[in-house]
Amino acid sequence: MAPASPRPPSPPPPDAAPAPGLPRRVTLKDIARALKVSPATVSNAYNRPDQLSPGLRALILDTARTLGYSGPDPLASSLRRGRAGAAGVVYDATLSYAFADPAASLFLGGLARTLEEQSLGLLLIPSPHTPSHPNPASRTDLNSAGLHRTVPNTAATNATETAPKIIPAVTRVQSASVDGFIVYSASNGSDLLRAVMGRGLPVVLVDQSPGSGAAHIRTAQIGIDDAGGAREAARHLLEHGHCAIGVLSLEFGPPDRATPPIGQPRGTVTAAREAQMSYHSTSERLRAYREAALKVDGAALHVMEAQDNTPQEAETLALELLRSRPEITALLCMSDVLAQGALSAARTLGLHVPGRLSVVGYDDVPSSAALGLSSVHQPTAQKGELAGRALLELLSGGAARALTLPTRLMVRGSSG
Amino acid sequence: MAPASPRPPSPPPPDAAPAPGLPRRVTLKDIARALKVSPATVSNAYNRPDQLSPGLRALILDTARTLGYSGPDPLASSLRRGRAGAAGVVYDATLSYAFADPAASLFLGGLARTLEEQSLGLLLIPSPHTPSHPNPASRTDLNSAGLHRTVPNTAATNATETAPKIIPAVTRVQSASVDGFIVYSASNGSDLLRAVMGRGLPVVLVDQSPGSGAAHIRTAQIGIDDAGGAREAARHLLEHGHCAIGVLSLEFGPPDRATPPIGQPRGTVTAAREAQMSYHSTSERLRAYREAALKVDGAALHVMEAQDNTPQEAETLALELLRSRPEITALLCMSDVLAQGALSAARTLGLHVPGRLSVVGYDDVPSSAALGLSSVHQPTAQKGELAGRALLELLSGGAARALTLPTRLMVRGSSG
DNA sequence: AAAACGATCTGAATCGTTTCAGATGCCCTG
DNA sequence: CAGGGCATCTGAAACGATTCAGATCGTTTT
Repeated sequence: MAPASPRPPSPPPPDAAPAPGLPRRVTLKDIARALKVSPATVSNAYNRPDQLSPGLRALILDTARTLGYSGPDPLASSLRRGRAGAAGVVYDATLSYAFADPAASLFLGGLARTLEEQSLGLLLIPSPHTPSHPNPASRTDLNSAGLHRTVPNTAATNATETAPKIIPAVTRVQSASVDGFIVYSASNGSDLLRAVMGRGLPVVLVDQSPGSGAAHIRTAQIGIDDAGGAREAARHLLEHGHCAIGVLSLEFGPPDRATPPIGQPRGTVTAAREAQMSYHSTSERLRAYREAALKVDGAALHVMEAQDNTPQEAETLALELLRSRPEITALLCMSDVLAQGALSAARTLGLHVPGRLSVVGYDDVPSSAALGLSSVHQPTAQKGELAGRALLELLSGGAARALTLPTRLMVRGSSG
Repeated sequence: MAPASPRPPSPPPPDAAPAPGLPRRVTLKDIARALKVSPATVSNAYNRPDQLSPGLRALILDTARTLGYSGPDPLASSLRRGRAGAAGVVYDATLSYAFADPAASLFLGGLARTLEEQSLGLLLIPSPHTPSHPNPASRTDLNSAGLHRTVPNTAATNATETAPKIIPAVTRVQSASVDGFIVYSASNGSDLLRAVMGRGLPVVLVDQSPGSGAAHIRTAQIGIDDAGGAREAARHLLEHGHCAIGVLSLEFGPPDRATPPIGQPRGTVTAAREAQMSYHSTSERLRAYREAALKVDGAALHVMEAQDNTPQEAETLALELLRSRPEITALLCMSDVLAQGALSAARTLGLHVPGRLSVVGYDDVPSSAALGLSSVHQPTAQKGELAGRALLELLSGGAARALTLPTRLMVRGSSG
């Protein structure tokens, strides 16, 4: 046995009660002391079973249980090891929508499955659509070089202030204990993206414009052939003779508080608004829709921008669009969620699908097959897996790289 | 200005290069040294702007940026503060399904929204359905008192071993840097649940049997009126004259590797299997279905257990069931996801809904309204919010408590 | 029997912050 | 002008673990 011959401890060790009041947390050191053993040994009992005798190890583990010690504190361990054991997942969207979108769920599923292999956790950092610029609750220090760090205005810095306690996503990015980030479709040049880059950790950019990375950051990119799929969808409709086509677009960029089109119906797209386009996928898809339409004489696109990726929003917009432009015979939707809303609108208006109205979605989420919705398929779950894999590679010193996954149109009953 | 009169540093400070090779990480101490200021002051610059002069603060922040310091390390900060800044969310299900289920997504959305208020992150800890008992990849030390800690078998402990690198959920629970846990429907008495309790952190149990908490743990419970909703659904069908009713049940418990019913069609429920019932919601709902049926003369229930909560699984089971028991005129499904599969099966068999077959789901996820699916509504998102709220309360010293949310049947076109 | 060895165990440094109880000046009151 | 009060800043002790270079001591090897 060990030199000092550690004996089993008395079960509930009073142990020279230091402070009678507080039941101080049990630490590794405590159980080392109880056993008159070095902390190193206790640590080894947990992390390197081969470094000590089985007997002593059993004794240590037993004692730990007796004293109510549930193993090394993950935080301390992470700090010492220099490894947080988690990846931050950043959404540039309200979480309600993030979770409500089946495509996002699929992506996350794939991602989690991969990261899990290396015992990496997923730390979700969704972003409620906080305005990019003004923020009453905290101040973003934008000195010369750009965004630095958001610091809560604790006290006297700003006199008149009783702001709501909304903690901006930027702050959460800055204070996330993670080894790297996965950014899922952030608007280009957003503060959020800057904050992520600012952390200096490896980053995987998903569905983002190529070249959004910063120079000194280890970055990988995963995307899909947005334009290809969109083109296929548009051509499909055009080839079937549709000339007046409505487009239900995803958001162009962060909400425009400066010049909201007043008097106009919701979702109307103005040139000013279009100039704010900052989501890569949206931009690509819209461009492809238009290019396809341009090749057909007399074809016209009528674009509306959905603020939210929800069926409700889509239904509202579709109703508006179909009523004001009765000549429209087909709808191109940038997501299946939107397409679903479009189908509801058709039902409401009594328009037969696909007889009177064709509808094509995007993403091809599983439920779309059941609904008979034509849609552009993208390998969403696989995208998640690859994003995870990419992060793992970056973390283990791998080189940056970019991947583009294929898309293809699935023609079903909702179009013709 | 400060006594030592700190001056702006030379931008890229060579600073007595200690080791030429490694670009050591910049720490708070570094920037303190560069400015000849106490580390405390630098820390204050970030955390307590009111504790130093605006001038010095600006100088510090500037220097930090120049040196490439992106703010205090969250890990170290968490350790020192004794607050991890995240809540662990434990699923007792494969993540693919977890994310694929819209109900789970809704729940998570609500949860995240609430936790976000206090700047708490969500650390996802899904559990691939690892067998509860044998696990080749690691060893669970089950000495006298029950589960202790899973320790990787690093070396010589066990000779013949080249196990796949699957890290069990139990380990991930034990090494998660969190302030508390939310357990979303874990099977009663599972290792996972034990591991969570073992951490000694506050826990919110969702959809779990009352009394699953441990004595010394701060625990809250959130659930729904599972039985009430199920009863309503069953009665609804019975009142419409349905006598032979099929039931598509969620899983009873962890997969049974010991005595899988051989030769029987998949999903068949044996007494042995039924004895393994360990999911609270499933148990309650099934019980309520049966009690309702018992009150009607001649009513018969035909139960099948879905291994996975997926439309595919449900479709398979429903086809099997409807073919072997043509007398069945209605299906009670324990989730909308299952109900959706049932609808597909009906379509495949050419059975008109609701003319020839009635279908009732459970959960009432948003898309069910669109599908015209009758379903038992539960306030899923709210459940998430309340779970979050409960955890926040526990964290701030609040008392344990239990909440049960109401359910109610939404009758739509799929039943009659 | 000396030397080399392997198995066990230990001491002390370190990870990067935060915090608390002061020091230090400075201005203002009485 | 002494003393109180305020605004700033600092030193040093935690926080809870991991790790690495030994120390120690029976066992083999030569």
